Formats: sequence, structure tokens, C-alpha cells
Amino acid sequence: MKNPKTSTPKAAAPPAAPAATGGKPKPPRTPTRRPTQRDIAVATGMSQTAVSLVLNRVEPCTVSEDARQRILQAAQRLGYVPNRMARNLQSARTHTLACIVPDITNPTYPALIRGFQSAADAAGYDTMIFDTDGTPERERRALQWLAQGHVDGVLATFFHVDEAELLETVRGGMAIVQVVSQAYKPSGEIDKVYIDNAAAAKAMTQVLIDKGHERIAMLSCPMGPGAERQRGFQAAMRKARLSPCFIAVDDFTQAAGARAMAAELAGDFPYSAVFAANDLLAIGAMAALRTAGRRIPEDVAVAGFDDIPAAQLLLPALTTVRRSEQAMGRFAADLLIARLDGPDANRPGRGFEQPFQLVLRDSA
Amino acid sequence: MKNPKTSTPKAAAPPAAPAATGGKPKPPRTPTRRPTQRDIAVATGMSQTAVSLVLNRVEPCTVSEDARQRILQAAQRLGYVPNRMARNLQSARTHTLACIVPDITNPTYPALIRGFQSAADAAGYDTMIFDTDGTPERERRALQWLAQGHVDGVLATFFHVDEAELLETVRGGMAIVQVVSQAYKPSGEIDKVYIDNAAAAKAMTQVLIDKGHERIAMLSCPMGPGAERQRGFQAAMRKARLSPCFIAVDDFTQAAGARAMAAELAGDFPYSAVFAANDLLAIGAMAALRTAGRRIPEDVAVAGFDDIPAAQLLLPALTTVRRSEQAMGRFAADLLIARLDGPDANRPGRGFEQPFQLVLRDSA
DNA sequence: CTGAAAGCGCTTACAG
DNA sequence: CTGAAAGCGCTTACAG
Repeated sequence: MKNPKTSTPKAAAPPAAPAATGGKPKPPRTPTRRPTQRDIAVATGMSQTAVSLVLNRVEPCTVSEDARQRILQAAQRLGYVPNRMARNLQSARTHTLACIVPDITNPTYPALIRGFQSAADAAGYDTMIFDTDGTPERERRALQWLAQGHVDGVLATFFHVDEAELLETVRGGMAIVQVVSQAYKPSGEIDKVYIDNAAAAKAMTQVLIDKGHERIAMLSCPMGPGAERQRGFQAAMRKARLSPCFIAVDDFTQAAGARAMAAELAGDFPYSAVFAANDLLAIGAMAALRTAGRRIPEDVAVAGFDDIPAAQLLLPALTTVRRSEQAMGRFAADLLIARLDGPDANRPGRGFEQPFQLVLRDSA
Repeated sequence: MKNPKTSTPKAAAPPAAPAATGGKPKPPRTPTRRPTQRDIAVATGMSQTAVSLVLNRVEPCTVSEDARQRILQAAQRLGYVPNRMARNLQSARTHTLACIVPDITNPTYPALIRGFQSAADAAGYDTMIFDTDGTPERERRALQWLAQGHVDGVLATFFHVDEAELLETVRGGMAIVQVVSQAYKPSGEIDKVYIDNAAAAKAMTQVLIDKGHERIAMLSCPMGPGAERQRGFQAAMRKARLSPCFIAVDDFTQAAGARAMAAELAGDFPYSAVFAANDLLAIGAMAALRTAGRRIPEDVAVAGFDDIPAAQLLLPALTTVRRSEQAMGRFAADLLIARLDGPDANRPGRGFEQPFQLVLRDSA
């Protein structure tokens, strides 16, 4: 929270700075080398090959039952855990998927990640989460990171990196699904999941127009899905012969929304409705409106986009666009897994449109 | 959101089920083998050793300037990116840290992760995030995962796994920092970061008592930090000669809070104040109270714990306990990095207490 | 049924 | 200044 004005914090703070307590210099943790297959081989008198075969349950099992048991017991006794780095190097597979998102503190992404991770888990894949901050620099770091071979597949939501750059950097057999903002033409290279952001924004704008609003401003940023949402807004406004206005923000956060709205409210503010490009912006806008003494929705109606959990908790509850991020995450993970584990049945380059719904509450 | 009662969703859903568009069967993506150091060696006529030396900028550089340039150019031209798996295997270092949390959709954890990741990034470490769901099964999966050597260090928030089990599973040189709920006695093995949950809960309870409340219920679950918070609540109540009552929940989510409160409200509900063990529970409780027609705070006061972003957006805004999760994440990451990169100057087993503050708003 | 051997791509002594 | 060699821990043909 960067908006202390609306809160009434009262410090009752105990120990201020973190201070160490205790810490008698014990001997360092047993630097016991992790047992390897070789250790098990030595312990059982079998070859390391046999150990590998048994531990990986290679079918048909060509190792005698007696030997199998001895090996399994030794593995148990020594606390053997396979070294994934070695396995990864050898097999050129990491059994790990990545989920690249712009901002983990925007509640819409944890939902996506949850869905992704649950499907990945079920298929035996670990999940790595990479937060790009929505900046070009960090998106390119994510790209570099992908190129290093940490994962077998990735679900990526980029604001700045495009398909060409993605393909150029991540050569080789990585499975990719991209979250995009509109129905791209099939590229033959990368699977896409998306909702029709322009259509959703257009529909929401139409709702505002139908309620009689004529001076509507969109609070937005042309990054990421913002561009398409602006397009939809413009289309609806033009169709109704109204002039679309924009209040620019530099980020999709609550703070950015509050800042931009406060600046706008300081001047002449002719709008009867504000359509924010996402819920965090809408929440920031609502805070600024309230600070400026405007009633919602009587003086100014507000609509958002995403339906994050907080949207329905606000007073007035926020009118917004819902999509099922969790389902989308699960869907994308399943797509990746099918490509990696499947009989290569599916070819990339497809587009998968996901549904959205308008959620009409009290703020508009 | 699992609480459709308070919302007014209205479907305007376009294409229902995800349907594939396009996808002409192009030739599969160039399965170009990623170039290796060996490829660069062959291309330049140098040895693979020399390539490794140059690319890793080993000081002092024992390779002639001319050779260096040729190697660097070839690397550039071929698009060489080091294979991290190979490097990891060889060096037994992954340059990756893990952040294990119970629930990424609880906004308090993304804040922790953000702080952690920013510090890790700055030091050149990647971050893996593991969501345990707060269940014993998935916490043990996290443990297994740690044992496989994916990371050099970890910040772990466990509800069920204790220090002994952690140490037993994760042998060898992994750096560990645990988020715990109270000042453990220094163990000589694992660094701990914590706030004094009991003191915080006691202070918040005292605030409620000072406001004249006598029948106060704590909405809680004895898992994780819940136990300590209950302890603090009990201490304050006992000290005031009031009897502490509990409303049990099975999870730290909004849905669980709403469910438990609704059940309680269906019967005789003698409480004038509810202290929820975290903000999500408090938000759920507020929804249930509102549904039951109780005014907040006039009929029932509500207090929470965490100060998640939504807390100050509610009406009435939520009285709660704030801690700086972001600072804590950053602090923990720095601790790990110091242990991994540092001159081994610090010994584990220390405890680092973090501050908290009471944030008094309108809900109590 | 079993083991010796090659190799995944890299780092790091070590010998010229 | 440079390269041959060993080895990280594993998987997987291949030969007995």
C-alpha cells in the first residue's frame, strides 16, 4: 500500500531494526556429500548401471529381484535422492515449466499461476515463476534465462517482447504458450491463449453508454493488453458518435491509477464515467475520486477489468470484466504438457480463445 | 472469488469453450541444437578449455587477446548461451534461490516474494517459487524437491514441516532461512526471521478490550502463525479476566472465514468483536456479517492480521496488524546470499525479529 | 541377467 | 599462453 492517506496507521512497534538473537558457533551442518548412485553401487556390490536401472524402474526390469531389493534398501538407507542437475544434463529435459508474468502482486496473476501450477504438478512438472515487472529490461532477462535451458516449456505473458524475438532467443525444442491480447494470425510457431480484449472493452463501454454516459474517459496504458482494450473502447465510442478520451498511466498499478486520476481531478474534470484498463487502476481511481469528494457512481461511474478478488469487496463493488485466469493457467499448462509428453500429436501455432463475462456491480 | 452472492455477474460471454483457430502444419521449429563451447572451439580452432576460460572471464586471463576476440565473436555469431544444467552439475551450484510459500493467492506472500526476488536478482540469483497450499503433503513435496538440488538456498514458510525434518531432508550445504511465528531458541542450524505474532495478537486484542469489548471471538486455525496468534489473544483476554472464545476455520482463506462465520451466525452469536487470524479470514467474516444483517463496527467489530492491500479498501476499512513482508523477503534473500557468496562470515542458527505495527482503521 | 563404456556440456586443476 | 584430461552424477545403447 502506497496510499497512507486513507489509512490511520498507529505505530505500536516493538523491536525496530532486525536484531540477531543467539547463535552459538556450533560445528557447521554435516557437509555430508549427498549419496550418489555410485555410493549405492559400492554398498551393494552392483554396478552403477544396475542402480540406475532399478531406481528408474526401467521396463522390462532386467535386474534380478534379489539385486533389486538390495539396491532399493541401500538407496533407502543412504537417503539417496537423485541429482536433478545430472539427470537434466543427460536427458536434456528438466521436467520443469516456467510461468512468466508481469507482476505477481497483481492478483490476477497468482490466479493464473495457481491454475498453471496445479496442472503442472499433476503431470509431474515443477513450476518456476518469473516476474518481469512489465519492463523491457526484465522481459529480456527472462528471455536470456529461458535460453539457458532451465525449463522444458513456458507460459509467457510479455508486454514488450514479441513472438519473433521470443523465437529467435529460445531456439531448440522449447514448448511455448503465449498469453496475448487478441487473436493473432496463426504463426505456425507458438500456441496462443487469449481473450478478445477489444471485444470485452467494447462491450463494457457499451454498457456505460447505455447507462447514458457521454463523457467517458479511459484510464489506461498502451502496454500489454492495454492497447487492445483502448481499441475496443474507441470502437464503441466512435460507433456511438462520442469522442473517446484517455487518461494516461505509466503502469497497471493502484498507485499509478490514483496518481493519474488525482492529477486529472486537479484540473477541469468533465467525465461522468471512467473505464480503467484493469481493476488495480480502477481501485486507485476510486480512491482518488473519493479523496476529491466525488461520489461513486452518482458523480462518476467507474468500471475495471479483471475481476480480481478485491473488486467485489469494494464499496461500491466494482463493475468489471471477468475472465477465468485459473482455468487459463490450467489450460496452458495442459497444452505444454501434451506437447512435451504426448505422441507429438499437436502442432503449435494455434490460437485458443477464452471466454470473458461482464460483471455488473454497483460502481457503474 | 467463491462468493457469488455479493456479486451481480451477468454473462455476456462470447465464444464459450476454448476453440483452436488456424494452425497450418508448417515444418516444426528448427530443432537447431544449441551451440556448445565445443562448437565455438571447432569454429575458432581453439580448444574447448580456452573457450570456457574466455567466456567465463577467468582472471587473470591467460588467453591471448587475439584468441579472445575470435572466441567472443564466434560465440556471438553462433548465439552461444551457456547450458546452465551442465554448469550446475559441474559446479554444484545452481545460482538459484527458492521461495516456498503456503498460498500465492494470499496477497501477503506475493509481497514477500517481490522483496525476495528483487534482492536475489540484484545478486545474480534466479528465484523459484513453490506453492505448498499449506498442506502437509505438498510441504513434503517441497522438501523432496529441495533435496534434489534445484537451488542453492531457500526461504521457507512451512505450516507443518518443522526444523528437524527440514534439516534431515535437506542435507549438505543448502542455505536456509525459515519464516517462523515466534522467537525460537537458536538452533545452531537454521536462520529464522519472524515477527512476534503472540505479542502482536495480544496488542490487537488489548485494543479491542480497551474499546470496551468483552465478548471477543478469535476466528482462527491453529496452523502456521495461527497458533501463536491464538496464544497472544488468550493472554490478553486472560489478563483482562475475559474468557477467550474461538471460531475454528480450516484454512486461511476468505471462503473459509465466510463459511465459519455464517455457521456461527446461524446460531446464537454473543460476540461484539471478532479478531481474525488474518485479513482474508476477516474479509470473509465481514461478508458473512453483512449478509446476516450485522453492522460493522456498530454491531460487531472486526480486526484482521497482515494488512494486505485490500484491507484499506474495504468499507469499513479493516483494522489490522501490519508487517513489512517485502522488507522481510529482501532481508531473507540478503541473508542467504551473504551465506552463499560471503566469506562465510556468518553462522546460521540466528533469529531475526522483524517489527510490526497496529493499523487502526474503522472496522473496530 | 549384468557391467563396462560413452557421453550430456561444462569447470578446473595440471602439464606442456 | 595453450590444450589434453579428469570429472560433476546421471542415462542409455551395447556387449557379454
